[in-house]
Amino acid sequence: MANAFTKRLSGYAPLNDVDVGLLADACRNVRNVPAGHHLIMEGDNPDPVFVILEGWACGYKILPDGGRQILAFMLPGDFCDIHIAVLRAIDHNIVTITPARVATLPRAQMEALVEAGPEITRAFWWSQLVDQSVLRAWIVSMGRRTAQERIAHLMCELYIRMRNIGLATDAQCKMPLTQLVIADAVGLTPVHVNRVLKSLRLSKVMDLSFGALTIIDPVRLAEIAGFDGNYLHGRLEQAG
Amino acid sequence: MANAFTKRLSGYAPLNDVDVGLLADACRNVRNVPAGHHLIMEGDNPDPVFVILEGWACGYKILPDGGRQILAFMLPGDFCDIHIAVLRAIDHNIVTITPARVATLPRAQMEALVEAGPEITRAFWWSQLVDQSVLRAWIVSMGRRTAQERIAHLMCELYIRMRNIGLATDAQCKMPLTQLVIADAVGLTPVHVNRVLKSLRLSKVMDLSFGALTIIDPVRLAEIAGFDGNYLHGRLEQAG
DNA sequence: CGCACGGTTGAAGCGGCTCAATCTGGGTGG
DNA sequence: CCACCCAGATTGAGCCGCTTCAACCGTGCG
Repeated sequence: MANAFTKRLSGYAPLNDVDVGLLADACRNVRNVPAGHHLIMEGDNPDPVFVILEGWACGYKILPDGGRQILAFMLPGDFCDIHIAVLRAIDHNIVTITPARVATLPRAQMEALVEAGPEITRAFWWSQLVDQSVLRAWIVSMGRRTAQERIAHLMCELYIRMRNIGLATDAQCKMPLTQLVIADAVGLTPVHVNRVLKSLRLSKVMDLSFGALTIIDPVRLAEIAGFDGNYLHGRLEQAG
Repeated sequence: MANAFTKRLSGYAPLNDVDVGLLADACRNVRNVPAGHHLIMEGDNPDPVFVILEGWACGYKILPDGGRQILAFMLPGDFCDIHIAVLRAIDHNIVTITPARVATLPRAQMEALVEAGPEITRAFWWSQLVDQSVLRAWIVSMGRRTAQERIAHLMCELYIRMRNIGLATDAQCKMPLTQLVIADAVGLTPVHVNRVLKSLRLSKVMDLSFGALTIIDPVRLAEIAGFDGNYLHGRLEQAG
């Protein structure tokens, strides 16, 4: 009965079996989509809310000059866009990064869930707030951290999030991001991302290659990143 | 009965007189605080939620190296920290920028409000989502915009927000920010903020001085900033 | 085979930073 | 009333991190 979605939400509020059942049932409507498939485009008429069950996605915005800024990565269990269930406007795009299984919950069903139980509402609310903490952490990174620190911080965030949903081993996890995608996320050039990744590899801190992240020296990585995982409810040293 | 708080929330959901009464009543407990007063410090034991009734505040985070990154500006009617009403942890500081009148709502009262009416809950939720849109816009700025574009965008945002709460005239509003504060918000050096402000002044786009913003050429300003006010529910051209 | 995409590397340029000095206005003590 | 001080604004000179431009490589795939 449990899927990535109910698992993640269970971490946010004490859901009983009925709640979990309702949530799992809401995810009944599943679609398989390939990598690079747009779930939401700016200007679309928003209706259903998407939940990632398997795979990765990201939200991004295109600037007038053609540049792209990634705003968030969505991992299994994540809502793509609760906000459009309330706000009507869509102000950014969402695209899959890998092939993915996504559940579509019609707006009506979302409202039914909210009515159904206070714990579910609380879990939604909480999930939203964690997302917001992530956004804040990104702002700190982009505003005040060097290229190396930014990338290290992003890797810490993603590793911990993967670990929190049981998709990371001791010091490794999948990380299906091209250097271009990373560049668009941290506000750098792909070229420079390449150089930074190389330097982190050579200094035996971490290694990102072949679609996987290996953390070689977690302590040093966290130091470089200035990473404090409290906002994600997880620390780097507690790995495993 | 209406104050900045109820006014802002009324824009987000159709509140009836009872709702407005409840909200106004919740703001009964008011404190006057001087500029530079910390409402919340990292590590505090969170209890009450703060609402700004008059004046400006900002949330920020201090980095290991002593640098400061401002995460949000709070204007009259804004919640400082709904998130801590749900999450227990405090991961950043909140300080007043000007002398301010702030209402303190004990956590219990917040919960009572949420129970009291679906429209109030909806307004809170909505308010939260608008805040989130602002965070996303900041990320775009810090990641992909030049110094001039960033500052122009911040000024657009703050002007529209001021206008939305009736605190801006045709092309002017109070803007009680030192260049240091702006620098900490947009991720630049105070020195460089100074140069950019000068260039914007000389090119007759906008003028920020003596604690006030004057928009001289709104169209050009919006162009430079790449500003699309939809996320704030207001455009620059509709001023007045 | 050839193409496309992602990764890698080098060289040169520039936007924003650092360091440092000067200026201004408002507040304060004598 | 004046001397002083201090925070914020302003300006200049030199430097550096990151960008830009441009190549080249490896690999998967039609």
